[in-house]
Amino acid sequence: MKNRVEEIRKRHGIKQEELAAALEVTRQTIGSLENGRYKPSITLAFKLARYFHMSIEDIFIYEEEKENEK
Amino acid sequence: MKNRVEEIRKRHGIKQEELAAALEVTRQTIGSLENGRYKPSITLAFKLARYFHMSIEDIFIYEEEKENEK
DNA sequence: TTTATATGGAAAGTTAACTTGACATTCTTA
DNA sequence: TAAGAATGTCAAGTTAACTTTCCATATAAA
Repeated sequence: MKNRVEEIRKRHGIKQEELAAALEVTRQTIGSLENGRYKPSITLAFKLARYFHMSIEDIFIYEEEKENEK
Repeated sequence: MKNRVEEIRKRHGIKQEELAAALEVTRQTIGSLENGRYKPSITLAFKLARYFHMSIEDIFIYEEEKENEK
């Protein structure tokens, strides 16, 4: 599961902290997402999609994952 | 978070067990999703979307949730 | 340089998505 | 009506998404 959050956020000219506040999550959650430390919950994916006016599929790229998906 | 999994699955004429096997989850996971006992992980949402050839947004309906979202 | 701002990331705790296993209920169909 | 098939649902356990707290690094500005 890759994502384009960092790229899209920067294109919108906002900080991790601002995005986090807008979505009601912590800055660490945004940072961890951008750096691929974990996948978003579906709720966070929907919040990001709504915030950026994009579809979940345009922000997150699902690739056949290996032995460690859920 | 509402979803149309049961309706879509029935339209495809398959059992919970068959859908579960195709997505590599348990029958209980599908049943619990259909009956609203919990939200899907983003991976399961992507698997369902891919399986049914639909977008996540067409299967799951995100509504401003209350005090218990994440 | 110093200072402030933005980001990276680790550790420990909580919670909910999922599994396994088991039994109950509903629906067919023989 | 009895039996099998599909579904409902619970309890207990695992795991990873997220929080909180904290410190480190990079950059820019003063």
